Amino acid sequence: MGKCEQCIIKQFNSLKALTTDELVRISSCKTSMTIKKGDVIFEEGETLNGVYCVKDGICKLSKLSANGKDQIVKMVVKGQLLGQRSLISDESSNLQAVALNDMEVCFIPKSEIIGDLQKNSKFSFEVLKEMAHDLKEADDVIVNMAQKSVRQRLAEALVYIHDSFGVNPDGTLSVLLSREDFANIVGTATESAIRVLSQFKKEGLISTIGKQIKIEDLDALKRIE
Amino acid sequence: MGKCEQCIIKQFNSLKALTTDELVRISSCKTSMTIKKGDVIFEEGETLNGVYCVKDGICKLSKLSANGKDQIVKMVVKGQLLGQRSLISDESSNLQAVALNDMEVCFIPKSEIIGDLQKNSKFSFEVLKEMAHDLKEADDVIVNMAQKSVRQRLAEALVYIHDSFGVNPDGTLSVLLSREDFANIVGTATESAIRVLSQFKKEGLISTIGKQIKIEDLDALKRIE
DNA sequence: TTTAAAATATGATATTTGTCATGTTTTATT
DNA sequence: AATAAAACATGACAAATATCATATTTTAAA
Repeated sequence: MGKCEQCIIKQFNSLKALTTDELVRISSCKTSMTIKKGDVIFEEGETLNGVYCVKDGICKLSKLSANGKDQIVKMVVKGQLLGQRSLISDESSNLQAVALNDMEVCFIPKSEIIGDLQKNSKFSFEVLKEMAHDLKEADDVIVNMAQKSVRQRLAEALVYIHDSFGVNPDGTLSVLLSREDFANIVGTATESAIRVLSQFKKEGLISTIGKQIKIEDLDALKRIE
Repeated sequence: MGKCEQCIIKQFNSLKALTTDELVRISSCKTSMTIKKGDVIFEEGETLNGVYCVKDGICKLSKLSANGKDQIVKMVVKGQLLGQRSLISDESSNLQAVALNDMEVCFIPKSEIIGDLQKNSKFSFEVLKEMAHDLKEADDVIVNMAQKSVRQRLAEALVYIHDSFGVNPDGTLSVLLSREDFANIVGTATESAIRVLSQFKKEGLISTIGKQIKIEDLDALKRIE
């Protein structure tokens, strides 16, 4: 099993603020695990007793709405921490986490890391920074949801996924999402998402290989207003 | 000028975690100020160099969208801190703050309080808790925006304002908002907000005295799905 | 108080988006 | 390879919401 103090992944999240001693201690009680595509990592309403450090793969965080749709609120990728909020509050999770592809994660028990949050102010400040960033991003999403059309939101989602998660060697988006996932990110009906994507294809903004999507004209997508 | 260490307001926000010594120091460098209804406290894009502790009144935090509408993302009332994020990140504010009625606030310079955030872990943990709460609330707003109708969202907004900010002696909502404000909270056209409010009135869910709104059937509003 | 401006209200209509139906393609399984 | 299941696609129509026009009422200012 890998050692946290030597793990490169931590450079990308707030764990980088921990001392070597703290990392050694955490390393000894963490659990490495593999999660298969489609598996539920935790459910809405579940009490988390720790955080997941994502070593590989990507997952979606979503919330079930009254009408039965699953709104995707955020995506967590390689390098990031999943379930950070559980460290701070004892409330249960308001979101469900599902793996979008096969994942490698390390689970760190809350009991083991909560003390560091109290003692190591550099660490808690890093966590604060990430929360502040998430909050800013959430504000932007709210405004987009409220004020932009499905077409605009979908264009932005494509640009976001492209810029944040990158592309495969053949140029297709490295995060493979179903049309339903796109609909759930954008907050629209699956059929509407499909329709808009078809439209983008007709206009030459994207091309598709099966369900893989390749962005052909990033600037035009960014310009959609 | 009042002294922070004796001020009751701090009990309602993370400043309560500061020691008496810290409060005395902050007290000596804070600026008390009055803000008139409609005044801009800070602009979108402005760099904040401190936090405001709201002693009285209420303000709205909004973000201008591309189509010229001002989406209200959050409201900050008496007891809460305004501009907490400026303590954590050096980025400029992504939101504009405008007073909804006359306000009493104390401005605490970032330079004075940032050290406490590093040293006093109890304080930083309190800030973390508030951020975590805000983030959870933001997630809920995203889902509502994406999945609920204007009618549902407006009903929820009324309930939220009622429950969170209370009512006047005559039973009207203590926070006085224009129809345009309601539209900007809910993310709809002003005319649509007006129409739905008129409908609520017809159905006996609310009554109005001028622009004052009184909730007549809270349970029915909560039941709107 | 009178007047002007802003906010509220409502109708008519256009646009956007959702829903239902149905067909096609892709993917997974035997 | 054959089959079933899931995902994708598209048309037709309905519902929700936005926009434009225009009153009416309320508020602010002269």
